[in-house]
Amino acid sequence: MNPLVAVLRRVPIFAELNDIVLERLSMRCVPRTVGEGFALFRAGERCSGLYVVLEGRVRVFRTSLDGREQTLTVEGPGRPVAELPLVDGGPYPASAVTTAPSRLLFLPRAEFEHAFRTDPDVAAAVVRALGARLRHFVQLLETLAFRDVAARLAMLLADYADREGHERGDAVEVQLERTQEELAAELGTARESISRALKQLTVRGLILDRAGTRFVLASSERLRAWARGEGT
Amino acid sequence: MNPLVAVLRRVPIFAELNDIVLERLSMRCVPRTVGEGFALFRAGERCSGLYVVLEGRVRVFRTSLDGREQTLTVEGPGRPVAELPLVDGGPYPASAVTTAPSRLLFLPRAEFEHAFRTDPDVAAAVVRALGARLRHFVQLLETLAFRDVAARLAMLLADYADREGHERGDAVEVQLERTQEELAAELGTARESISRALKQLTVRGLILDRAGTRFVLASSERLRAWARGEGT
DNA sequence: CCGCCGCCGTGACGCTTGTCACACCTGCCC
DNA sequence: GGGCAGGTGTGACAAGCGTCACGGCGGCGG
Repeated sequence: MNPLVAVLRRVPIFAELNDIVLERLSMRCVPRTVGEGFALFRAGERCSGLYVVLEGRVRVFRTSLDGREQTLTVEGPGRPVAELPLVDGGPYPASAVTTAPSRLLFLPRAEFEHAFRTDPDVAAAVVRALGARLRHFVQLLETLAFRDVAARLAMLLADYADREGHERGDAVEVQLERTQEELAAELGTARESISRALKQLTVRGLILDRAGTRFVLASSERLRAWARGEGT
Repeated sequence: MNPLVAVLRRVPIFAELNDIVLERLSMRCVPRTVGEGFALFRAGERCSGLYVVLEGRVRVFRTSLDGREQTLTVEGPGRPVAELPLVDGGPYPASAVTTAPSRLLFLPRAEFEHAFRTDPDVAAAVVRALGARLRHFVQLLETLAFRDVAARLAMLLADYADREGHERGDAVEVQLERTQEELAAELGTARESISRALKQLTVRGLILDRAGTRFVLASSERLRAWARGEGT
């Protein structure tokens, strides 16, 4: 059996497919290892297939004319990237760049469409993925519209703590391997604002300690509660 | 034949269904006539079915704790409202209120799911609708992140001109039946900012004339170009 | 005719944030 | 040791915008 089958099965969007379909898909997949800063695609390009992140990290973002960026989502292992243009045939609505050395799987468009049309499980999985993305965007919209930079940063840290943090009593330790510059890009703000927001969170007791890229955070619940309450 | 069948057929999401399915759906639909300001649902509630706007207007929005609002979308005749919670079973991510006297169709959830599972055309239509909504949200995110109020207003007016405007030479006349207060809610800003932005657009020659709720606008292309260029 | 009310215009003010400028620190390479 | 670069802290400033306050205007009911 193709070793990629086992890999594919751990990708949520393909998890429930049967072996025959998976075997066929895996034979058409193109694995790809790329460094940091590799551009998968740019907004406006025609979409040629689906990417799945096996390892590493991909940032999906929009760019304004004057060069500012707004991150839409950051995808990690097991997550598909840009399934939207696949289902509606339009161009990529955003750009995607790796922010860490990554292993990717590329599934050509025709192959994806075949699976989508013939297997109702694939269709259902795609609908679920689109639904999850929509909810994420609603969340993001609310955040952009209502919260200041410090609150947005708190939410980002909370997410990070949940995904990659290690418990330390009632605190959480995280290796946040990003510069303030990258955090700023992720929140659609400026590097200096991140620096000030970090100080604010430290004063508020939500960041307990910080040394280089290692953070000791209050619990993600406290971070999120503060971000929602916006000021206590 | 149920007269609702003809109505349903003009709704994009149901357009391609065959008569038998439509007939069945139409028998389960509950038509509903409501006034302005009627709340279809609130964010967080469990979803009991799909609304389709036949006539009037529905505003879908998020509310922050301190009472500010951010509109996600405004739906008019033929458009479904909140298909997202139907497909993933979660609660409504936002609230919806009519902003004009409206006729609605309500399709109970069980009925929708039956159609979704049995008819691949319905599934495809739902995927298309979700995809369109995602693109709309990406657009909205970019607008919120990058553009100031005047530019956002110009885009809103451009949309409006395209949908309901009447050509007047190379200008467009629109009956914009909304108060500045409503425009502000729609853009997630304050009433006063709308007033100032309208003046700015008038000075810039993008609003040629304005009397009460009647607007004479430059072409929607010019409006959009200015909004993108952000300043010329 | 008068007062009320909903809507609009506008000035003043403060807060948040992007931008610029600059100092500091650390690791690294010559 | 002495630059040098990349990452970081911080002050000053201006722009955008939310908020408050107030005045004007038009319709409508007494």
